[in-house]
Amino acid sequence: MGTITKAIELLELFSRARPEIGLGEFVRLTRRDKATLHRHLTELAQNGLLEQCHDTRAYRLGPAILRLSAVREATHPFRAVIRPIVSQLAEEAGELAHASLLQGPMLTPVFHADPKRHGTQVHFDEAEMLPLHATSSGLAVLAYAPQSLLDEVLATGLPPMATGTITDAATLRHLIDTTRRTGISQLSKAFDDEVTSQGAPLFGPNAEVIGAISVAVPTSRVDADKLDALLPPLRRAALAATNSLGGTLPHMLTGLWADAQDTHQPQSRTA
Amino acid sequence: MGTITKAIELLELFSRARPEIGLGEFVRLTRRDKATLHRHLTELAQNGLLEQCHDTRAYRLGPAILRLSAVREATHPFRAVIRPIVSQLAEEAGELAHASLLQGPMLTPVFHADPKRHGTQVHFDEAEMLPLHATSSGLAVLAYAPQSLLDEVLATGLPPMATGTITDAATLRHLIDTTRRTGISQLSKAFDDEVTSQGAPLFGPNAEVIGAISVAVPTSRVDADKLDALLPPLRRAALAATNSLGGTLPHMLTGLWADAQDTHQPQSRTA
DNA sequence: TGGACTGGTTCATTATTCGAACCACTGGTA
DNA sequence: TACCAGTGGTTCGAATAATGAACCAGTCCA
Repeated sequence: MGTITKAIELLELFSRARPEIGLGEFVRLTRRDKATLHRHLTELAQNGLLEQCHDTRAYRLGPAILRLSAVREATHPFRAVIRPIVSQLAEEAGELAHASLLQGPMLTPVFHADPKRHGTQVHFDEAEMLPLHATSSGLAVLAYAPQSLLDEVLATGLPPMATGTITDAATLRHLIDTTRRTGISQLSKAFDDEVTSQGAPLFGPNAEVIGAISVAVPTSRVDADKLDALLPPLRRAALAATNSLGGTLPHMLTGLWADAQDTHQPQSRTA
Repeated sequence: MGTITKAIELLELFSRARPEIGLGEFVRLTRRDKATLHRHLTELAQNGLLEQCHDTRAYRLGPAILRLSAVREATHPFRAVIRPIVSQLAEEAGELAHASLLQGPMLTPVFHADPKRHGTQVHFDEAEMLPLHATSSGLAVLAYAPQSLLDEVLATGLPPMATGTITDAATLRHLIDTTRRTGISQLSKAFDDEVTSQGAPLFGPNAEVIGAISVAVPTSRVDADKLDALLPPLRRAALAATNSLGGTLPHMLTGLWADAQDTHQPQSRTA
């Protein structure tokens, strides 16, 4: 493993639950040598990717990250494009909706919207990566990704996250086939026992899958009619997002999603 | 220079004007070896800090950056805190206002607001770093930073950016002294020939300077009265930001800025 | 066919990273 | 007072990973 990867892994240790990490905690988390870690941490801090609290000496993510994300959004405004689409989807569905981007064998959440129309809500943490095998977004991505991605996911194992998590390859393949038939994935109790979700893939300029958009419903509030009702808005949102991002649908989907093209064109389509 | 720094420098090459960079262009920009660069780039891409356009093979900033900035904002919400304060300042001043964070010997812009009340506007690019010696924000920071920061800036030289840029150490020291007397810095034609700006420092929990907030006015529209009128809103905004961030003013400023404490308390003060 | 561009790869050399052991400081406690 | 258990940080010989000249392969154009 290269030094760069090691350094980036240090950054990935931060999360909402772990916003500051001291040298000792890094040692425990990574089982690497303290001296090496210290050198890496100071180098990251010198470059602004980390900053050090002067009294506790603990490290946290630094200001450089803000600027980099500003550059990325200024030049490739995924977040700005996806925001109105996800918001409208959440509004139409009356449930939490979110979009995420494929990053290696995981998904990076980018934006979520929650209409908060019900007492119970699905909790969504935009600061945590999502596994491909345990989320409807991930399933949607796997259904349209190269075979190599599925191989990679299977190679790293299918860790259980909730009572309904897919943990064997055969079931996962079967669900992927099902997803391909409709263009929409569905999972229940796979990531969280209280959540059922449906996902649709997003595509880039060469019809390659780049991420997914999905709706998450508390299991207690789910029935077949409700899930069916979510399909058209979800398809429309996914198509609008793909279009707005300059992407194109793969051939296998253009027919399946034909209904999303014309009727009830959402405002965000032209954004 | 360590490998980590080299890799991060590659990320810093991206800007609004240069959103995608190919291998050859990296070679030209950095004068490093192509093989080394290629290894660094692929390693960054594997970890999601970069992503590669599949047809042009050029690299751009990757989705991991979005997640990292989400974590940082979720746990240390500088941007969310500063946004209403800067917006209100811009509104009160009728001119462009912005906030930035100290990062090594430069400033990282974090947020800017432009009321667009006039035909002429100051252009502000949130995706470009700001030099300390050529901006009022930088001057405000230098006035309250440890001596070592000024030494570092002087050591790296004072490159001219516009006709009025401070290029000699004596003048810079003099301006820093002036800034310390009022708590507000002022510069004209230092970064851009068309811009005059005033800046105020922001402080962290131990009264250490962490960044600055400032107002930029087109030189054509500047006069002494206007500049004087901007002082109270600027002081109030800087104080409100420092407070909201959990920071404290250094002793030398508590007296100078006493007027900002009470009168005409801005709404964002309590945000 | 050759030249001038891309991006990407190889492998012997060399410089950088590594890590056990070390220091310095703080707070708690016999 | 001495000791221990924690912090964070530093040193230097040994081991490893980074380096870069030369190379390959593809594309475009004359």
